[in-house]
Amino acid sequence: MNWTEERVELLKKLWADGLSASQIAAELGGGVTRNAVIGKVHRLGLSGRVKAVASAAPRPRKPRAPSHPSATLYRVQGNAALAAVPAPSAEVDRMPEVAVRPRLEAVSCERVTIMDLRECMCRWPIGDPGRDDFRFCGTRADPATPYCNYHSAMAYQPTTDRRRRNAA
DNA sequence: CCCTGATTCGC
DNA sequence: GCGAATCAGG
Repeated sequence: MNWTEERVELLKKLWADGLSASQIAAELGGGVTRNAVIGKVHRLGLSGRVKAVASAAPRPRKPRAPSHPSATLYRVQGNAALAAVPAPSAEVDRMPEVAVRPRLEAVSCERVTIMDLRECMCRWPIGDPGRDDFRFCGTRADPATPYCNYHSAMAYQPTTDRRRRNAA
């Protein structure tokens, strides 16, 4: 499909009406993609419909045309180790705001790795298993139970109670 | 992950 | 001129 008069006119109209590029592409049909629409819009010089661009911050030119696909595979996003702030487990995070819920850090000050975990220590997981900052609570626990008092209270919270709290 | 427009550049 | 690929955001 090529850009005939009518199609361009329709494009202009729809663009002026505020339709998105993908919507216009669907309207035009003929296998036109939203990229094609956007490209045409730019070439027609009618971009910047709603808000001014003003984003400034010129994107660094991408090292396009990767001769080798795998060349794009490695790109360092950041140093994970530097950002290794022990995050509370999603489980704990989802816990309702119990009135007695102390700051997790205060309770789980031990924070032991699985290597240092002993029989008498709380096995409450802290963080994301698979991350190297994954720890267990490690606070003293009754040898008969896997958790310390605090985490036992969490683990064995009555379902009715939990449901009621979560509903709120 | 869905979407948006913006940009680059091989064709 | 065209538009896929890719970008930066929402």
